Amino acid sequence: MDHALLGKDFFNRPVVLVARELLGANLCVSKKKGEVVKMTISETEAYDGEEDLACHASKGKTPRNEVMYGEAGVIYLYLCYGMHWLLNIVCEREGYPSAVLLRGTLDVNGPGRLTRKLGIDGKLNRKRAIHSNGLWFERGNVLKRQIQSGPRIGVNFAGEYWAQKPYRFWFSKAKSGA
DNA sequence: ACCGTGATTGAG
DNA sequence: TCAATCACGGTT
Repeated sequence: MDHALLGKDFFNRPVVLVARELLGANLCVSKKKGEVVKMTISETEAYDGEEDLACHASKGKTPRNEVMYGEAGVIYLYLCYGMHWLLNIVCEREGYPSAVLLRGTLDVNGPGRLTRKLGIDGKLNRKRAIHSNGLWFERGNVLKRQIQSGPRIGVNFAGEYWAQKPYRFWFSKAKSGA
């Protein structure tokens, strides 16, 4: 039993809440020789159902986005612009398509760079985020940081309302003084 | 600012 | 069949 593991119960909640609460959690990846890399999540985005015009599910279920309709805590990986694997984690109840995009950690900025650095590609798509699959999430230390939110990146195609929704979350600087 | 790069998608 | 699109990143 791994008490620190973030499991289905954590992800089976409103996706915007999960996106915010993932800040400070650890993205854990098994490497060769049993080595484990743990990175503190610092930037996320929520994609919230078919009504969200920036969400891949905005036009209904397709072969690619079907995983978003499934069980919370499952990995959704897709190739963006022919080059970059983007890592998402499925949230909410089955049948409701949603996911959190991992955009950065304290060490790595950018969703494409993150997967590149960790050696993640489409092989983990549709797998559960658990230790035996080589990628999982653990509760992190509570950090003295402020969380900020704002519009998501690269979704201007979604129309003003959804493009402006403050569904992106990130750490600001550590609180100074006092 | 522009472009590489290729899966995905919806239209024809 | 096919062309537009695209949750990015690197370079000009």
